[in-house]
This record gives sequence, C-alpha cells and structure tokens, in this order.
Amino acid sequence: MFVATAASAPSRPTSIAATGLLDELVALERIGTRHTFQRNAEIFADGDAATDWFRVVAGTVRTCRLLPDGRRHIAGFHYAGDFFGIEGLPSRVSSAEAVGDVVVMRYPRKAIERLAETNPALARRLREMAFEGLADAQERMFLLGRKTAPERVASFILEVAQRCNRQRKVELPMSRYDIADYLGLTIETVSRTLSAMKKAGAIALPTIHLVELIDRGSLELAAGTA
Amino acid sequence: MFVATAASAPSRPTSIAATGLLDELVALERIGTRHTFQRNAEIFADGDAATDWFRVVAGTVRTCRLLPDGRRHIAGFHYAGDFFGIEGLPSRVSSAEAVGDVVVMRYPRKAIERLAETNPALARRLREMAFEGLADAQERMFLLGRKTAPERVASFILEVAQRCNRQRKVELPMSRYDIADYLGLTIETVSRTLSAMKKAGAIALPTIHLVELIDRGSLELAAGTA
DNA sequence: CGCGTCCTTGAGAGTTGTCAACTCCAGTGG
DNA sequence: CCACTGGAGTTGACAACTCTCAAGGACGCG
Repeated sequence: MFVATAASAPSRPTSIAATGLLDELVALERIGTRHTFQRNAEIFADGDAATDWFRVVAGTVRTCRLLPDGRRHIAGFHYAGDFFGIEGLPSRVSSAEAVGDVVVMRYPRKAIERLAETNPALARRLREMAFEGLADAQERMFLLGRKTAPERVASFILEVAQRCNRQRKVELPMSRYDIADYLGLTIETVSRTLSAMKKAGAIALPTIHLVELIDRGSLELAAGTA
Repeated sequence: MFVATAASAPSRPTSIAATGLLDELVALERIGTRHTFQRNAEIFADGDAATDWFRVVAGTVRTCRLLPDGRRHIAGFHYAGDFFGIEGLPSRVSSAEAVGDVVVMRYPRKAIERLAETNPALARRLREMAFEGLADAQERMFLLGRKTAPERVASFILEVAQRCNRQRKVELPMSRYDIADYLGLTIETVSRTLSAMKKAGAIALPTIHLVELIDRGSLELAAGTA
C-alpha cells in the first residue's frame, strides 16, 4: 500500500529502488499512525503545536489561513501521496481540513528527525520534497500576484489535471468556494469564468465536480504559462 | 566573516555552537566561490541549468519571473545571509538580479549534496532552511491572494523591518517598481499607498529609499496580521 | 415534496490598473 | 554656474476588472 501511494505521488518521479529509499520508507511507515477524517473535519488547527507531519493516503486535504474578518486563503490542496503540515514553524499558522473523506498517516516530527539523522537517503528525500514545495509555491505566488481571473482558473484546471495524471476528465473534489479561496478570487468569479470557458468550447462540465478538457490548447494559452 | 553573516541571517535564530554546525559550515564555505555583481546585473537567468546554490554576503538580490507580455513578478528579495536559487528544479524558471551592488557566494549543488550525505547537521540545516522558506512562501501567498493594497504595503514595510532588525528607520534598497512586482501591485498604487500612510502619520519618508515608522501600531493594524 | 446547500447569473459598486502630466534629482556638458 | 537630459517617483482622471449584493436554479437528503 505504502509503495503504491508513494509511487503515485511524484511530480518528479524517482525510482524508489534506484535510490535505495525503500528501507527508509518502510522505517518511516513504522513510526506513522493511520487516521481517517470525514468531510470538512479538522485535521489540525491554527495555533496547535506542530509536533507531527502528515501524509495523504486517500482523498484530498486543504490547508487554510483565516483573517479575523473572515477572509480565507487556501495555502494548498494535498492529494494522495503528498506530505502536508511540514512548514518549519513550531506551531501551526494554518489549519488542515478534509475536503472529502480522507485517510492520512501521521508521523511524529521528532521521530522523523531522528530517522533522518541516520538515513541520508531519507534526509535527501525530505529535502527534495521541501525544495519541490518551494518551486510550487513560487508558481502559485506568480499566479496570485500577476495573473488575471481566467488565467488563474485555466492554470488551476491544468494543475489538477497534471497532479492527478488526467488527460481529459479532471475531477475537482473541492467546492467552488475552495477553488476561489485557493486562487484569490470569489466564487462568483470562478463560476462565471468556468461558464465562459464552457461557452467558448474549451471545457465541458458534465457534473459539478468534473471538468472535461475539450480544447487543451486554448486552456494552455489562457493559462499564460503552460 | 562567514560566521558573522550566518549569525545575522536567521529569522529563527539557532545557536551555531549548540547545533555543532560550525564545522559543517566551514566545510560548506570551502566549496564556495565569491562573486560580485553590479546594480541590476544578472546572477542567473531563466532557463539556465540550476547547477549551483547561492548565498548573499552583502547587498540585496531579487528573483524574478516574467510572462511573455512583460508582466513581472518578484518571487523574493534576499538579504545578507539568505540562500537563494535553491528550488528543486533542474533548470531555472526565474532569474536572479542584483538590486544594488552585491557580493554572493556560489556553491556547486552536487558538492553540497555530497556534503549533506555525510553531515547530518548540515543536512538538517538545509532542511530547516527549506521549511522556513515554505512558511515564508505561505505568508506571501496569503498576502497576494487575500490582502488589499494598503495591507500589502504595510505588511511589506514590517517584513523588511523585521528581516533587517530595524525599529524605526527601515531601508528599502529596491525601487518602487520592484516593490510593486513583489506585492502584485503597480508602482502607482504603491506610491499612492505610501503617500496616504505618510499623510495619515503612520510613516515618514525622509528619502526615497528610507521609511521611518512613526506609528507602528497603526501599521500592524493595517497589515491585518502582525 | 420541501428544505438547505451549493452553484449560477445579473446589476451595480469599488478598488486597483491604465494613461498621462508633472516633479524631483543626479549626472552631464555648455 | 546653470541649463539640459533622463530616470524614478508622484499625482490626477478615467476605465476596467473583479467584488458585492441579490435573486434564481440545481441537486441531494430527509
């Protein structure tokens, strides 16, 4: 099970066997505990001590930040295989919630650190993971700072498609509200933009949570950066 | 020299002696080479092979991304002590430029990786650095996704003040254009917002590149999250 | 079948962007 | 010494994109 989810994770696929990671990953697995959460359940809360790391086994997790007046921003969606809650702060500045029903593994941070001290392969993997996270974050900052609403939505659809290895039918497990808070828009703007893309023939929306890519080229063009 | 700059770097100060990092840092220093760049000179370019990591010794560096139509976003400013160019991608998706005259150290990535394989303390430090970078990036994403122009500018001033350990007089080495591209605004909006803050008595602007914090409380209030 | 939640669509408002003129200042050369 | 020049910054008027507010539709669930 673990190997399967680990293999489905990578944006930059590395052969587990080749890196000699397998033993380390098994060791990691041994210190983890399995937990399930229902839709919208809180996995950890803003202000909690950040004593654990998490990894998604099944389902989708969102990490959120709130402003006192209610404005919300979603720092990220985490899919099967992804680690989350791994920022370097002693306490949480965001909360993590289940988008649908999810299964996660929880690893005590201290135990991971101990493992990493003696397992260079695991240490390298953790490092790579963090650096990949940095690259992703820069991509998102660019989107939030300089892209228009249609560009953001197009980028988002393509991002999910790539993350989940889908060519035509892309599942969006999250609500429009989640998408809006992820892209720095409002639900109305997201909805309108999707409708416009549908009318333009770039996508179809067979159900609320499914996007079908009709004209990928025009989406990539709209996204600004493919 | 190295120890001094390393000591001036941390947002989360860790005693170098206590972590036993000193030897590793010296080893790191040995594989680095020193380089100087003039104002606006390019340190690395979009598309270059990401074979090296960099650290600022003196001055300020900006990392930029460009859209074909000319829109620019500044992914980050890097001050003395900061590492930059450490994302996990094989080639650069951004360029790095000197804001003023700068001195940087360049470290071959492979050599760093080799060092990290055998030095758990260095490996841990690199990991911490990456995780801190992730936390910073989340803060920035929140700013770009959900904060208003005045909130962004106030947050920026406070961020620079904290980064450079200043209480009242904060130096902004970068141009208004740089600030705008960092905050996802236009120079006009940045300029107007600074003028409004000045008129409101929150700050003074003795010179173009200097901000004096008159009423820090109102700035923190305006920033939304202090 | 009714209710609630999520989504869509419309109309109008507001923040921020665009375009343009003006100021300020450093550097240069008459 | 002063005029000229160019870049950076400021300010104003207007436009536009996105948000806000509001109503109406779709769908699932009791």
